Amino acid sequence: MKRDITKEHAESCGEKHCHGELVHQVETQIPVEEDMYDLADFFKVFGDTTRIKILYVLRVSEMCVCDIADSLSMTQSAISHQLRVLKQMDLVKNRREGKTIYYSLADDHIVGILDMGLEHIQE
Amino acid sequence: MKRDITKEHAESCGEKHCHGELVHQVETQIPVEEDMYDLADFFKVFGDTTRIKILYVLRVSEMCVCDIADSLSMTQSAISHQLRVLKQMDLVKNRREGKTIYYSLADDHIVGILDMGLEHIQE
DNA sequence: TGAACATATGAACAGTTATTCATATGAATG
DNA sequence: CATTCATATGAATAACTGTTCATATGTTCA
Repeated sequence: MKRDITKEHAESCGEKHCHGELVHQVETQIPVEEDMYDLADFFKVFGDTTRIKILYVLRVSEMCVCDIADSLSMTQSAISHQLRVLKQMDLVKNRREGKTIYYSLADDHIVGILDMGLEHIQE
Repeated sequence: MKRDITKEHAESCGEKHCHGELVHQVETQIPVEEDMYDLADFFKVFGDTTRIKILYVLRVSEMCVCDIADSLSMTQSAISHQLRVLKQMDLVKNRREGKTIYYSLADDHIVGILDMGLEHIQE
């Protein structure tokens, strides 16, 4: 059972140091709830090693599922599941050529995001 | 039980369409395993709504734990746990002032990452 | 020093997620 | 049209993650 949310200002800390105006200011300055939710979902996709690897592999070249699996020494099924996630988020696209389906990055912009992350890490 | 990984080239698809050279090329062009692992960990931190909210809240102003909790109508404990994660990843820093501990963004650069994500979403 | 306050932390629980296994779909080819 | 090949998918399982609750730490002030 959730506590009465509207009372939390008074509960969690006295008015001695809590800055009511500041808290109110926040409400008007942060993105809308839904955007932040979507944003978390967006980053969640990058939060898995397998998906990161797939994206870097696809940076080298367009590639079929089987080649990706080989490159990463992983199961075709595991790769396929993750490609679906990447596709849903519009990070990769695919095209069919006979039996084979080739995947590629949806956008060069994607690699930019990855590399920016790398920069931050390597500081 | 894992299958013999070294055999996977031969197993998963015949040599008819699989591009052995390409797969080899990938091995030399993608970042080292450890970097990709760290990268996933980095993005994982952004992959949670609560942490995203905290970061945006802190963009408005330096703030104590209790104010953050109030702003987001969440438990002090929940916020504290997430602040620890953010701190471990060097996304926030803190300073003590008496009983109160003020948190702030470790780096303006952080907001850049968030906003870039927002852009991608709002396309 | 003891009471009040702000924050941190550990254990437990619930919800989520990635992989595996088995199997289905869908296309080419003899 | 039956077989083979490439990929997709559903269910099950194991591991991980976020919140809660209870409590600990550490600071101030009377």
